[in-house]
Amino acid sequence: MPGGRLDNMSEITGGRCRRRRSDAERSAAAVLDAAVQVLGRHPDAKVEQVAAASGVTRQTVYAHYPSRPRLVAAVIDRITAEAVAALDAADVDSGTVTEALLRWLDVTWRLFDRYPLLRHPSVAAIEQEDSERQHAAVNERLERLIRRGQATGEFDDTLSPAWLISATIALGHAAGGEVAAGRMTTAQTAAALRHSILRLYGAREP
Amino acid sequence: MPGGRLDNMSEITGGRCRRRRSDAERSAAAVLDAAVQVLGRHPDAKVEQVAAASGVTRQTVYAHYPSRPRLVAAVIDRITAEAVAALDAADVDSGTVTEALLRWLDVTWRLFDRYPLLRHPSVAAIEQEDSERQHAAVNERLERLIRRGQATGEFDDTLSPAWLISATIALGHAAGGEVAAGRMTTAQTAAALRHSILRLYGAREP
DNA sequence: ACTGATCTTTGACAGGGTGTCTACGATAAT
DNA sequence: ATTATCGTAGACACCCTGTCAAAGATCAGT
Repeated sequence: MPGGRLDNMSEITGGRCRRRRSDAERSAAAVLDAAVQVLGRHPDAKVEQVAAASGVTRQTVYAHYPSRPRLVAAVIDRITAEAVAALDAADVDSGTVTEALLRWLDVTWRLFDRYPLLRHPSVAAIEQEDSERQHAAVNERLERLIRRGQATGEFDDTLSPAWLISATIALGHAAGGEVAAGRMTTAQTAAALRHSILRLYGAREP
Repeated sequence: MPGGRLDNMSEITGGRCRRRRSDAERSAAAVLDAAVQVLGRHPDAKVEQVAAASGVTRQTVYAHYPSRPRLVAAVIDRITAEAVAALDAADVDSGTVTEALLRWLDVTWRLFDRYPLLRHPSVAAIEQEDSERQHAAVNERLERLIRRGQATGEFDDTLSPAWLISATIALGHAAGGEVAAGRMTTAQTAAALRHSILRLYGAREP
């Protein structure tokens, strides 16, 4: 009986409940993996296609993820985790603030490129409202960066960090749109984005 | 027989065809008026609700606008016309470039406020791709502004006008999102937006 | 290995929205 | 007054989402 599984999870995993079956975990993982690929690249894909890609039935998908939006949320969470790992690997918290900012941009820009889902309207919407998510981990690093730069004096501190974060993401969306529409090359756009954001932050150096 | 109407339009309007009936025109206008109000404020409204608001049946709506997306497009076109009129009234082509830019921002910001549809994901998407529309009339005025400013030297000319337009719209969306999410007041956001865009354009004056 | 609970599959179903089609009555054009 | 056009009403197919129940397959515990 699909759906009743999550109830057990809320328990302390102890007590009289049998532990979760191994194939269930495998299925859930397979679904998520497939969803990352399918939905990540084709944000309008239907649940059926995700199921097919993961070698499972549609109902099984619903067994592990109660609704399509929550499946998308799970995908976003996973991509976010990937982003956090990449950001930590890129060492965004050290070096010149400007350099660190450019590294941050590089990492996130790559992800935007790999997962069109991130540029998708429906997700872009929940990204703004639902910013109290684990997703915030990526923004958090940017916020630290901005605060550090404003404290140092490398960045102007007239504009609030919160707004600068929103603005940064918005510019990223715009840049992705230009590339997707074929109006600019990836290189041009990346350069324009870097330049724009440095200006926006009031970075000291032409 | 609804639906066959548009076929006649493609004719040369001459020949043996009777001219369009007056109530048809009134219906189409009523539907569009209602759609501007309903869809403009509640972008997720269904065709049924638009029909109800215009005092017509759902099928009649489809008689004049073959699909929901094309109805939305018609709404956007009308709002755009409104915007163009407002921009012309605001005299965006004269005075200091910076002042003119601020007037442009003021006008468009007001429209963003009045019609949440403009901030809606689905529309924001087609706004980027389908920029070869009459919609371009608004951007055109901004482009003239930017070119003039860059020629004068009031604006930096490193970034291309096309990119600056996209960036401007993106920042507008971000600003609207902040207000909608209740994280900033309208006044704060408007100020931040003005400041951000002046910086982005490389305007000479703090 | 055996038992029993859990998981997957299969099939069917309801709900909501879009878009189409038909027949019929109402209305405007000539 | 005639006739083509238009609106209405009802029904319908389609697609996608989400749910439910029955039956079989699989894993966990003893």
